[in-house]
Amino acid sequence: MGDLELKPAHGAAQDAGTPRGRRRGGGGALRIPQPTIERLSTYLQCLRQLERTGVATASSADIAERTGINAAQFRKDLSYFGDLGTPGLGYDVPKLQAHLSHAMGLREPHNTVLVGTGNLGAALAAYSGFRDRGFSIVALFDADPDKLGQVINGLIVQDPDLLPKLNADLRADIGIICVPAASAQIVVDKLVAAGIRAILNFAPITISVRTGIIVRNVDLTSELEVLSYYLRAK
Amino acid sequence: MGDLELKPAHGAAQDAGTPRGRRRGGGGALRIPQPTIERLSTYLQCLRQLERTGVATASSADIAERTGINAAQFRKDLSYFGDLGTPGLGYDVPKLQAHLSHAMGLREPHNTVLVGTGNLGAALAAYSGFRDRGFSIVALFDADPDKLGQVINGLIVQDPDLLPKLNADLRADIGIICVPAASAQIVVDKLVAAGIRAILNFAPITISVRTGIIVRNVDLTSELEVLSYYLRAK
DNA sequence: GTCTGTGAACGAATTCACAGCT
DNA sequence: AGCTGTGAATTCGTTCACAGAC
Repeated sequence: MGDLELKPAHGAAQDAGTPRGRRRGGGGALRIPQPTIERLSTYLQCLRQLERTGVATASSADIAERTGINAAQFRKDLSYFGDLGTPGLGYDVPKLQAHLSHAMGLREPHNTVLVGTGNLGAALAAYSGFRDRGFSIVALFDADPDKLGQVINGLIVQDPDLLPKLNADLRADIGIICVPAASAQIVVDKLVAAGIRAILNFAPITISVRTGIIVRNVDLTSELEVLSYYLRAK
Repeated sequence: MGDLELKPAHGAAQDAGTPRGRRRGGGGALRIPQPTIERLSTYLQCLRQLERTGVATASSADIAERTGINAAQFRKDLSYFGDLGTPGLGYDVPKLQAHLSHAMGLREPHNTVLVGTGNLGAALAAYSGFRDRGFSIVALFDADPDKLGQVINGLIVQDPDLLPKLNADLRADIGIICVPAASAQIVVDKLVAAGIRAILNFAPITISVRTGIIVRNVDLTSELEVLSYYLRAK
């Protein structure tokens, strides 16, 4: 009671507690369903590829064929963002790509910090795909004294206790957690104290954050367990 | 036309085309919603931890508090599997854990093969969490001649063309794809040809599989993009 | 009194189907 | 004719609320 309202964050992305969500800020743009946001990223992936191939125009049916997402679904998803297509013709690929990128906040790059430089953490730190899409990892942290000072992909592994101090300069808004389950909550608290507002959590445990902090969980073993379910009984 | 019915697999897990899904096989056990299956894995995570801590019994409210999932949701999810709790008391933790493990097909271990031993692939190959939970990676593949013969975590990196031959012995049913987007579909086809029935795809592209093959996509950049969306406008 | 299991109510998301623009 | 944008219909999932078990 009265200790600042912590909440276990379940589900893909959870802003731990927007009341029951009607509109945003002062404006009035209506709330967009989370499944739509997730598909947007898929559309972008597809559009970037079409752009690379030099395709100028695509219909909702074209996109549907390439992504496996229903064409009506695609059009409905886009309708949240205004009239982006041309009846009889389809969508201008580069224009749509730019528009969606903007809508997703991908116009300017995001700085991220990563905590936990074990196998997975080190691999992500070295993964170029993040930077290519505008997510730069700008600092690495690990509580293990053996790892401190180690250099991975040009970044020095530092003490997580330095997070608040260092992030005052770095201004990262996303934190990636790759520590064991047992230390995940401690790390979460340090990230939040450092001003991090969004967390990508790879630790296989439910973490708690205060209202306004966004959490997304990726549990790799869980993914395999779901596959196992669909494999069973045969 | 007529080339054996390929389908882009969108969404978390997709058995590419069960008609419109009423019941399964001959039995009659009713279809369980995919969100339920995904939460089951979360419950298991929680139950294993409770078990380690020596907690013998937990109510749906206890689980709700720990996982952030609504208590009624938990009870409804479990109700698909029969009466597992005791009114007035709650759930027997070890018993429920065992029952859910069984229901998810986690009773005996699964063999998996991993294709693509770049940063991410190598990290997953070395990750002990998979084996601990019954998913053993039993073979590694990479088309890059420089990587062939390399040893990672005790396994030799082999040519993906050997997949069908080798998997005749290995009998893996799950394949993990960690190759670049450009080669993902080729790898998918080789995995399926080798008898793999479920795929965990880390390549940021939509892959196509024939009916009956289960695909789950994990797109790490997409996860960051979704966070970006919720960070924008502030 | 406590807590489960579940029908019923509700709410959310997908898909249909068509009016209207090019 | 071709394709978008969208209200209406449908399907699906969640939450409520309570009867019944302990």
